[in-house]
Amino acid sequence: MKSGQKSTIYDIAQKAGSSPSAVSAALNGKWKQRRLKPETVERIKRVAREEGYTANLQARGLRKAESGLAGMVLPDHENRFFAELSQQFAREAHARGLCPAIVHAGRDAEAQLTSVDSLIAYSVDLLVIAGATRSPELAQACRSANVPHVFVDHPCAEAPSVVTDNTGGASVLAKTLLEDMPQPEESDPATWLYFLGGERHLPASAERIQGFRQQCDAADAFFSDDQILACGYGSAQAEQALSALHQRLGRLPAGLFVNSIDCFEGVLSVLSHLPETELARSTFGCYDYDPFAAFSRFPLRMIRQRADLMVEEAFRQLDAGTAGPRLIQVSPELV
Amino acid sequence: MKSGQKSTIYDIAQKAGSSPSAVSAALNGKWKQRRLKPETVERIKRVAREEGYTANLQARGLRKAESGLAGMVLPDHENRFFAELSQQFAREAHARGLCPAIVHAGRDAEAQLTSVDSLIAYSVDLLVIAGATRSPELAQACRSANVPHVFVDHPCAEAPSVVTDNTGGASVLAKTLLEDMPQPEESDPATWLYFLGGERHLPASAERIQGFRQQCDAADAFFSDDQILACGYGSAQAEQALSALHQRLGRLPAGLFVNSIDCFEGVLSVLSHLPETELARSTFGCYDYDPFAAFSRFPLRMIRQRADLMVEEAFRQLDAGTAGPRLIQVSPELV
DNA sequence: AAGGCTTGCTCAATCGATGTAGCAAGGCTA
DNA sequence: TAGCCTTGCTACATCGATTGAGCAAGCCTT
Repeated sequence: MKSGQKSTIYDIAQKAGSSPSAVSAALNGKWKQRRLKPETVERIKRVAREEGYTANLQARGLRKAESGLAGMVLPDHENRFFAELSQQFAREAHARGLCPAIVHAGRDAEAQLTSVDSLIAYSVDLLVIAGATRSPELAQACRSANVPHVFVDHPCAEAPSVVTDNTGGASVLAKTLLEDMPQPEESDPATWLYFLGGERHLPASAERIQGFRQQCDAADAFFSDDQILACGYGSAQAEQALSALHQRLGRLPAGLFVNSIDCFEGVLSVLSHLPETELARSTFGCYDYDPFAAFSRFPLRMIRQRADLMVEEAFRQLDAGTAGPRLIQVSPELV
Repeated sequence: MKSGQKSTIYDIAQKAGSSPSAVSAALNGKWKQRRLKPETVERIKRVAREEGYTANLQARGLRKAESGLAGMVLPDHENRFFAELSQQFAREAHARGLCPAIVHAGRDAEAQLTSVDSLIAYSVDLLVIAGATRSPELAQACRSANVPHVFVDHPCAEAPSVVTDNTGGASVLAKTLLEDMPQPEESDPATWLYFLGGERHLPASAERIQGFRQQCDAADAFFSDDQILACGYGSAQAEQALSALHQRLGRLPAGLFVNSIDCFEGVLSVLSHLPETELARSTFGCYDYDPFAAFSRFPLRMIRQRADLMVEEAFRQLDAGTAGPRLIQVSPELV
């Protein structure tokens, strides 16, 4: 509350007529062990309050080799799922008395590594890494710095990881769509169920394609690899791919499984040019959730990833001190 | 890269056969001023690389009385606008070589103060505070710790603030809606334009109401205070308020100005129960933006706040060292 | 050959909080 | 009255990086 700079324990000690160690002990509740008189403690606390003292956490962190910071690395903030992850992360961090430091590092492997290094350099007490592009290096960095860490969304083969049950979720969605649409016929590609978006070689997409495939096979609805349109995650790419399909089929396909909310945006821009009647003949599903997509002009099944449960589970791993590889799957819900 | 703990400049110094000061100077590009031989610098750098050395930023921060951290306080992460703010904040922080630490503190004044104090205790080099509930205390805390700070979204009377031009944005939206709908008649409340959501006493709402009011007055379309339904920011409240209005009028009003995306969610759940024909008779606008809302079943005007420009402007203030009160308005765009 | 300048480095204090070791004063026992 | 314990506190080293001060060796000048 005074004039210029923040006060330190030395200032407090002087004004309270005692020593820095006494101040430290008094303010950290360690005064019983240090055998300070209750009156002394009271005096110190009063002075500290008057001076508006707050501990310099960098100094404390340096001394104790920890920081009180909980680090999280995210690819971006604009995606709803990641936003929910960070929200929940902040909640859990607070619950443990840690200050959440959330860094969005994009999807570039180098940038992610830089961010992780940077957080480690601040001696974060734990690290949650979401959507890692190249996880082994990141895990290595954490391990050599002795920082407890968990991967979320994209797993790491060498560390505890919490991921959505992609195969299961895709299965459920595909099954629902197949039930809602007429039985596909091999002879007419327009009656098939299509998978749109993502990239075959990325783990998440691969798993979803697997789940999709399983259900199609089970329903005798898989006829050709053409049903998988892994055009990437961008909305523009999805738009283009769907346009091309629409052109080729001469109509919309009977069923469409869209692999992400971004892709769904591309899908919507195609659909917005089409008449109501054409939409009515098709069934749509999206592997991702957005409350407004729920209000679209046609019925839409969505898979919602449980960011809340995933982060909870991640902290459970951290609390338990799990260090080796461990894969935990969290089931998403169908909306 | 070695076995156990992180290496320090002392370790590097020893292995390179020099002193800690030399290591520090070499690795920080200060070797010219400190007159180290280029070869020595090379040797030190090589050893540092081999050992996988990274500076302990807490120690550096303690010594230099700064941290390399850029702090941001947000009410939450799930709102699209705040997500964009944080995204842009992270970008700007990186561009300045700072590590973004984003803390979501909710809308509770106490929690926000705690978060600000905590960030200050880490010696953040700057602080951007978004959606402050009680700004004076927060500004006070920053000032007494000498931390450069800017308020965003909710202004502070004692510090530089960057806000959306709410009145202007609301004016534009209201004007557009009035142009798109038939001329309201005083005798028939169903032909009026209504304002839905927010709270009269909150600055942002008050300004938007003012802009709304201006345009209505200019178009001879303001007849009664009943046109302002400041029911709060929740989607459930908006849903209830709109239901009640629908009941009372016997139909949807001719025009509806929805004050936030959350409220709009509530509006959508009312609309989803109504037939297409009824929706077609009304004109809708929302003071907030969501890409999926853009694809709704009926035409919808939206105001998009320019989070990017706002954060840019905030950093411009920080760079300029503005300290006193200063209010900067950023115009939102009509979508 | 004494004095001064340059080059290339090292020493040691410092930032603020923590915690171990230990000191001084008083009380109690033998 | 010496020896020991308890109580209530202080001194000092420590964490790791930074930086002002300064030292030693070599060269140049006059």
